[in-house]
Amino acid sequence: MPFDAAPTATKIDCLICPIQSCLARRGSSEQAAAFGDMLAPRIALMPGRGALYRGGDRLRSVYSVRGGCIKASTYDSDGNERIRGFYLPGDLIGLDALGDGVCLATAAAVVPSQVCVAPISELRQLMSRSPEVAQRIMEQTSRELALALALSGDYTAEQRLVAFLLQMRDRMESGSVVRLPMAQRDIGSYLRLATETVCRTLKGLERRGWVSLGDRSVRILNEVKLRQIAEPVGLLHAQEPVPHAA
Amino acid sequence: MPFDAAPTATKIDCLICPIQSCLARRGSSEQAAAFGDMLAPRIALMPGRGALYRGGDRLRSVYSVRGGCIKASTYDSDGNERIRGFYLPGDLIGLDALGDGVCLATAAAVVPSQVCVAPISELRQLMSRSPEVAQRIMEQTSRELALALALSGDYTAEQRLVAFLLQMRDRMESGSVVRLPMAQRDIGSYLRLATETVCRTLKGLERRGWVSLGDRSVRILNEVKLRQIAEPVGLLHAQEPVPHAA
DNA sequence: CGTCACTTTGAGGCTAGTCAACGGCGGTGG
DNA sequence: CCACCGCCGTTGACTAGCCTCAAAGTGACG
Repeated sequence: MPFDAAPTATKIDCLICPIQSCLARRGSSEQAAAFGDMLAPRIALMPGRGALYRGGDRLRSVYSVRGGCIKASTYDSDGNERIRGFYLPGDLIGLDALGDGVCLATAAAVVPSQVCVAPISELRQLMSRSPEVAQRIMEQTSRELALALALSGDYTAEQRLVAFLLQMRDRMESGSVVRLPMAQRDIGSYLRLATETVCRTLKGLERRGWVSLGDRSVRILNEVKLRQIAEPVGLLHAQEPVPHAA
Repeated sequence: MPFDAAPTATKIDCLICPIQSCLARRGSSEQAAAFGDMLAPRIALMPGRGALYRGGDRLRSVYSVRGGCIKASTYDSDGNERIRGFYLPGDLIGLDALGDGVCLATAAAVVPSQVCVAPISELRQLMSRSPEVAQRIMEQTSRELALALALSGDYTAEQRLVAFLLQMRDRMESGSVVRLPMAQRDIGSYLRLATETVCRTLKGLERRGWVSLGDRSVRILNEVKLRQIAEPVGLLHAQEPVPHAA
């Protein structure tokens, strides 16, 4: 199967790709680029066709999303899916296995997607050599933590959904139109909302003129208002406002 | 102010204490014990008397709880407290600063408490020397992560409260009577419940005979039933039950 | 003995979940 | 080609769980 350009036309700077580390080692850039491109162990994933890996698997690699959208899920004792995160081009998946090698979640495609493979051993070397790579990984890890923390608060459906929209907008640098590749059911699973609530809340935002809805996309019309709604979700003020006493 | 024995009579094995590392270095155990005890930089904390540290502070030490109970909180933009965790004797606080040195939460006493100081530099050395200490820190970190993950699910008030009770019971090895040093308001803040809901839910458990309530303590009468209620909260099944296709 | 924080109980309301039904769309197979 | 099916999005009606507000009881402590 040929690997065409990613569906999203955005340029992906794939810092972690083994190709890049090959490039770094070989020095000659253009030759290596062509060479690396041929060697690149990419994987194509189709939604509903099985997972990239499953929770509990021992991973020897992490993956870099090249195109599409990957979801990470866990399952409760009744088999209900709970989506833990969405990964877009440029994101790394499988980082939860960096500790003991065992991943927590199951990773599967939301839309037709491609990922690049990055052996953990190689990644560790790369991290120790390149502060840029280490930095990138730290950033993503801390972003995931912040997201989980924000999600754990008791916010209204509207607050969670708007925060999600704005966050997706920031991650894909995509002007005012946010493409949401996943189904509303998936958004609900991630945000702990019923799909009907996701739909109704979106419609409510549209009715009030903050956004306009398209086919799996949302155009942001009143960003100020949206930021205002989502503001309590994003930031954590860790300081106690008034110290009780000395 | 004298440092009496911790209110809880349980023996605290304080692996992380600087005293211990002194002991390890000096060798002579009983002499060092007395000596270390005098040098021990312990801190007494009273509830409502200010925090051990505040969110955003740059910490040069972490702390080991010796007696009492410490809460870690963040505050939203309106100044409302949100408790992120409770720490009991033997637990470490301030581990969130191990990364970049800056802590996320504010730590304050729930009841009169004592903590020991462990300079981060010394702790790092200790971790690299002693796999026991490193192990202990990993354990606590991963437990905190698991708790945060469990809390982020959408469970009923009863499920969250029962899970909290059982978890407190397991952390203090205290037979069937669980002492809850914190106010119901604090429990509610931690579990995202109104204090009225905490009270009513506890009363409901008592009415059905699963527990009996005392003064800031809960006697567990029907553990089987309670475990049954809390079961969905605890475990994450990461495997997809039925693979869609090959 | 008064104050204050905490707990308890009741009444009412709101958010979001559940259940049900329908239209649109894409794929599949006759 | 069209009929059928399943998934997705949409909408309405109803319900349940929990929050809010209010008020009263309890215990600790100065």
